[in-house]
Amino acid sequence: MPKRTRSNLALNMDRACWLMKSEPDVFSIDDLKAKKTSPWDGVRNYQARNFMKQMAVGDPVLFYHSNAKPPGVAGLARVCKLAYPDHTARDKTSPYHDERATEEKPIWEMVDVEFIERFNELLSLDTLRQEPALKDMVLFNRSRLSVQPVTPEQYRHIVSMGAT
DNA sequence: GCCAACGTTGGC
DNA sequence: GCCAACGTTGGC
Repeated sequence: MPKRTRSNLALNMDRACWLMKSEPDVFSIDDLKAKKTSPWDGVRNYQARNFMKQMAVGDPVLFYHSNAKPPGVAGLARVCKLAYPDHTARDKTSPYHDERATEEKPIWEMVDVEFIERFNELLSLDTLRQEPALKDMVLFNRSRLSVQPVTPEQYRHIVSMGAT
């Protein structure tokens, strides 16, 4: 186990990194900036949920705008609360309602994320595709997965591309 | 708005 | 447990 020093924390040397998708019409990086932190509710896919359950507080997150023109990474966030039950599953008025969810078995979980920064320019999917260093990103191979792991190398590469 | 990819459901 | 039908995601 590598030690978590101040310097390697800053570089995310030993942290799991993630990419999380949101439709900007529903919840954008600007919405997160305004709220500072937000629950990441509405994930209704088991694999995506399982990745959220693996997240630690402080893990870096690429905030991705899906179903956008163009789609791409819009900025950075970090996990600020461990996975806990997504109460919207039990809310009959919510678009994310799931009648199978109970208090004992909530089925769906979410983490909270905290705003870090908004890129001046969105890094479009097309731009990311042109980067040889990013060719193995899950984003390109498992295009429907809304919460996915990113390697620290991929994360740092994207941060450097988005640096202002 | 279309549709490919792919995850989920349910009959058998 | 298979797999056809169906629903959803998300790029285009």
